[in-house]
Amino acid sequence: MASSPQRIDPTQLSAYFALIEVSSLLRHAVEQQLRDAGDLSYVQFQLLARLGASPSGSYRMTELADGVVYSRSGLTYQAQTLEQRGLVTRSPSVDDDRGTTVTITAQGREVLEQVFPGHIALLTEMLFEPLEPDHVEALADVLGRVRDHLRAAPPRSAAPRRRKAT
Amino acid sequence: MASSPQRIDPTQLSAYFALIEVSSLLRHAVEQQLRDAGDLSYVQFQLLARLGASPSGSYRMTELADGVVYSRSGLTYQAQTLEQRGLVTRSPSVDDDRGTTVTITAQGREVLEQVFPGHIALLTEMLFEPLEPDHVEALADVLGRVRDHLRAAPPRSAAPRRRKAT
DNA sequence: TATTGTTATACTCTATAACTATA
DNA sequence: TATAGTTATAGAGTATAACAATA
Repeated sequence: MASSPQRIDPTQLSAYFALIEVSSLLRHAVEQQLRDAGDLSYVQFQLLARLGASPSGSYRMTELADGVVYSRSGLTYQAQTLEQRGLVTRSPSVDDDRGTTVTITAQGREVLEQVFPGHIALLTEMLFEPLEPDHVEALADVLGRVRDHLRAAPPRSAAPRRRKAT
Repeated sequence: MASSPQRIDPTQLSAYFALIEVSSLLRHAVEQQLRDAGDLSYVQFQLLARLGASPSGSYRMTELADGVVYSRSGLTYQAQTLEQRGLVTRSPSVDDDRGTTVTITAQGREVLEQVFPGHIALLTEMLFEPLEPDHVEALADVLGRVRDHLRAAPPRSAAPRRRKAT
């Protein structure tokens, strides 16, 4: 594959390094905040937040997994955990008896609200404080491009979950 | 704690979301590539890469941990793993008998070289392909600011567990 | 047959606390 | 006393494969 040695220039390198360092530090701090404020892992928070943002408060397992890049069993594990804590319910889907519909509970929304302010505060403090409005805009623009690119063209390494080899 | 409800605007929100999504996808893909190409976790790669970039090929445990945000025991664990694979050696530090000096081996450098091309290729493909030079520059600039900010002012949540003010 | 989701299981990684030994 | 690092250990998370039920 890598027969022609590709190269990246110094600017690219520093962009990459900064991206890694910033996202790592941010992620770490956010995980701690979520843990402290609501005993949630980052993934659990993402799942809850998605459900909370849904008009119906529900998603099917598969939909819920989308974008959170998961093995199905991993999602089942988290859904179980959240259900045991009473933050979501799971019930058979109406339209497809194979499916499971996950719904956020009132208690789930409570936890979400309990966690949000600190989350926002942390982002403000860590990510946005040193940035001017046009920096933020540039960041959203550039990373938005990358995100769209990644969504459109998943790299070869990201297997599309379907596997029928022997 | 958060008595005054902070808010973030839509641009900030989309910057944050894009950052999370991009870094997650990138990280995931990179981890897979490193695993496939050299049976390395991302953390192990970072440690090796650091050692490889050091003039002496060595660091003390504590120095090595810096920035990779670790518990000391976690670093010990990884260092052990790498040592067992013959990618690094550990020996008592010369200047301080309490210390341990970690040094990358020839075999460690081999693995690094074995992994680099694919790593670069993946970055090029996933991160840089959709970006113009000034996008990259903007990214490096903005994230560089954030990184400097984070380095300068660790958030309250980041307990200064192992370092005191230097 | 393909798809949805669960279960069983094994493994990696991380964190806390207790411990050893040097400074 | 404080610091460097290791060890013991426990827990969370993830992935793979086998499986059951439904489409």
